[in-house]
Amino acid sequence: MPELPEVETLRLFLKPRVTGKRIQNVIVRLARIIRSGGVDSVIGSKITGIVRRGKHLKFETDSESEMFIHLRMSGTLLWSQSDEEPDKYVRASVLYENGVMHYRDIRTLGGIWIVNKGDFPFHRLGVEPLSFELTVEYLARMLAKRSIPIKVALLDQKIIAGIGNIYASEILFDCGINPRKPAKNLTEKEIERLIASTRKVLTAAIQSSGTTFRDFRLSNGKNGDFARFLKVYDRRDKPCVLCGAPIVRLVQAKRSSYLCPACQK
DNA sequence: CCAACGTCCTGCGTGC
DNA sequence: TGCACGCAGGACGTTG
Repeated sequence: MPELPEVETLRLFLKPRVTGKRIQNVIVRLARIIRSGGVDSVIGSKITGIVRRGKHLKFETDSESEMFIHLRMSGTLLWSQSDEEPDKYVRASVLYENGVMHYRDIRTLGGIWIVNKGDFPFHRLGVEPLSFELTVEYLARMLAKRSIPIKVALLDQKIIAGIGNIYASEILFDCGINPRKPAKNLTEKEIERLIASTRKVLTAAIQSSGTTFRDFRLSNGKNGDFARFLKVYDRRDKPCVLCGAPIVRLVQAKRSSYLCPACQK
């Protein structure tokens, strides 16, 4: 499930390849994957940059339109320089002068939005976790009066943009906070630790090219390397790397959470 | 304002 | 071996 580190990994791979290149054509293989706008308005335009915001990628162009991609659960972007017909899960293909970018999505929950410049509702998203906007003051204000568990709050993109289910568990393990703790009950010290762990875990994951788990795959067809550094996610009943106690799985907001009950209070 | 739940979607693991 | 079922969960809309 692509989260901030996976999306950033794709951006870093694609940016030098498509910047300055013209979109020659877009082949739409599953119509409903184009969630807004029409591909005609970007065909013929040149990519001027790729920006990531949370889990969104924005492909900026020299025309009046720009293209947003959100991978949701099972999407990825594959870079290809052959004419070979892609597999059946490729829902759209963007043809550049120097290669093809395939949007591949098994479960088709993700999509592509084509909008007029500036029209994408980014204002709904919370702060970038790796920016200076994420401060103790900001997070304390956003968590105040929130009775939801801190794990569920970390998944709320209106608070912090980019954290998904895997990294939420990893971050809380790293700072020793129990995922069940009501968000509003975190002390200032805990919020400080939470922010430090958020930066640490996400940065390390980016440096490992993200986590490959189930569907996710990198643009070059290889796997991200961070899966082997996961300390709690998908490790139910396995020993905690710190104390040896068995890792516990619980369900919060219909999603799996993992924790060490001895290390996370 | 906040919280909880249904919805979308397909592959895969589980149990019989 | 085959089949039915439920799970995986990100974001958004609806309901309370």
